[in-house]
Amino acid sequence: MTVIDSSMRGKNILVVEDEKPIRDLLRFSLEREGFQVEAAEDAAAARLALAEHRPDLILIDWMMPVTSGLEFARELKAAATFADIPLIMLTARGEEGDKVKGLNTGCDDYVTKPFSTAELVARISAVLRRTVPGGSDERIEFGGIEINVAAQRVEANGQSVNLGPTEYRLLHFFTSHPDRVYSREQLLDRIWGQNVYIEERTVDVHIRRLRKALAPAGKDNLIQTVRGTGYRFSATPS
Amino acid sequence: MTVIDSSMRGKNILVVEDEKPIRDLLRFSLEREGFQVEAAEDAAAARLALAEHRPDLILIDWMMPVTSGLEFARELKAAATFADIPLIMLTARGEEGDKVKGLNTGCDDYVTKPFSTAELVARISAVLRRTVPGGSDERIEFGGIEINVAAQRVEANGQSVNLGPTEYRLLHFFTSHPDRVYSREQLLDRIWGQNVYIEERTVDVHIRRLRKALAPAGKDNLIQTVRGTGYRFSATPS
DNA sequence: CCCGATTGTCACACCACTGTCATACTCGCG
DNA sequence: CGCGAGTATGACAGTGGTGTGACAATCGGG
Repeated sequence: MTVIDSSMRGKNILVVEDEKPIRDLLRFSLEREGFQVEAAEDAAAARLALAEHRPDLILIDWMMPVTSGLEFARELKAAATFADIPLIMLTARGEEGDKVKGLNTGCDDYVTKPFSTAELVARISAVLRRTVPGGSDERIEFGGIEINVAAQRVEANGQSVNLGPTEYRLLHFFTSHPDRVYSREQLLDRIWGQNVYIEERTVDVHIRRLRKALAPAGKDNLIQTVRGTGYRFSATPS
Repeated sequence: MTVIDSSMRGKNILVVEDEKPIRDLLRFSLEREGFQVEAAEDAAAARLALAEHRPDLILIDWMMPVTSGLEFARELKAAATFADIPLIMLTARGEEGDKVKGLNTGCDDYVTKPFSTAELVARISAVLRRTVPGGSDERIEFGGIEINVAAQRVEANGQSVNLGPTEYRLLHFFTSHPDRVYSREQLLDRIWGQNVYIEERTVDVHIRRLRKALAPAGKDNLIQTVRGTGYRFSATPS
C-alpha cells in the first residue's frame, strides 16, 4: 500500500487506455490512492473529457487503435491549452525505440507494462510534485471574484480576501463549477476527499466562514442556499 | 535516429569523462543531435571550462581518477553559482549502492553504462525540458532586493545582506519566481535537487534563516507563509 | 589539526484552523 | 398561527501546521 502526499489528494487524472480491463485496474488503483480519475477509451473520448474538465495529469497508453498514444500526445503538446499538462506514457516492455519517441514527444515520464501500482503511483507523484499549481498563470474569475491559482490568492472587488485552506478550496471549487447545486455530501467528496467521515453540518460552518470572508466586498450573496438540497454558486440572485 | 525538440538545439552540455573513447563518442553523438558540447577529462579541466562558459547541463562519469564524479557533483551542488545546473550521472550497471549515493547528491537523473545513445539523448531532453529557461541572468531585482548573480551578492534597501549558499539559492529562486506558492517538496526539488531526501521541515528552518537575514532591511515580510501549502515570495502583503 | 561557518534535524511552544455542538433563526405547510 | 424540519450563527476544545532556538555533524580554510 502506497501512501501519497496529502497535496496529491484530489488531483485529477485522465486515463486514456483502450483495453477495458487495464482501464478499470488503473481507475481502481488510482482512486484508492485518492486521485480523481476520468477514463477514456480512445483519443476521441479523451478530447471530450478534456473539453469538460482540465485534468492535472494525463496517462496515455502508447498502443491504441485509430489514433495512437504517440499521435495523441503530439496533438496535446501542439495545443496551447493543454501543452502544459504533464503527461505519462504507458508502453510495452523492451521497446527501446518507443520509449525514446515517447520522451521526445514531450511526455514527462514513461512506465513500462507490466507495471506495479506502486511504481505507477510513485511516478505520478513525482511528476505532479514538480508541477507548479496553475502552471500557466491560471486565473479564475467569476462574478467579481478573482482567484490567482499560482499564488493561491483571492480578490473580491479588488480587495484582497484572506481565507483558510478549506475555505480557499471551497471557493476554488465553486468558481470553477458555478450555477449548479451541490449537496453537502457532494461537497464533502470533492473538497475534503472521498473517504472522509465528517458531519454534513460541518459544510454549513465552512460555507458561513466563506460568506463572512466575502462579506466585506459584498460578494457573500454569490453563495446561495438551496433549501433541502445544498448550495449553489451563482451571480444571478435566486 | 532520434529527433530532438527544436528548443533543445544549441543547448550547451559539459561532458566530464576520463576515458577518451567514451568522451569522443559522447561528443559525437550529442553534437549530431544538435547540442553544443564541451568535454573535460577530469574535474580540474571541468572547473576551467565552467569558469569560461556556463553550460545548460553537465554530464559526469561516476568513475573518475583523482576527483570522483560523486565528489565533483557534491562540489557543484555546494557552489551557489552552479548548483542550479542540471546534472546527469553516468554510472556502471548493477552498482545499486552507488546509484543511491549518486541520487543523494542531487543529480537529476542517471544513465547506466552501457547505454544507448538514444536513451541518453532522451534523458537529457527530459531533464532540459523541465529546467526553467531562465537562470543565468546577470542581475535580478524584486521588491527592493537586488541580486548580483555574477558576484553572488545581495542587497536589500541598499544594505548588503550576508547569506549562506542555501539561503542564497533560496532567495535567488524566489526572486525569479515571485507571486507563486511553492510547497516544501517543490522547493526541495528545485533548490536542493530532484533526488535528495531531506526532511520537509528543513525548508522551514532555511526560510527562517533567510527571513532573519532580510529582517534588518525590513524585507523579511516578502516571504509569506501559505498555511497548509508552503511559501510565497511577493511584494504585496497578504 | 583546529576553528568558524554552514547544514540538517529535533523538541518545544504557539496559534490558526478545524470539526462539533447548542442555540437561534427561517421557511414551508397544515 | 403553530409546528417541524432545515439552516445560520456563535462558541469551544482539539489538532496539526508553523516559528524558533538549540545541537551535532560536516565542510572548508588557515
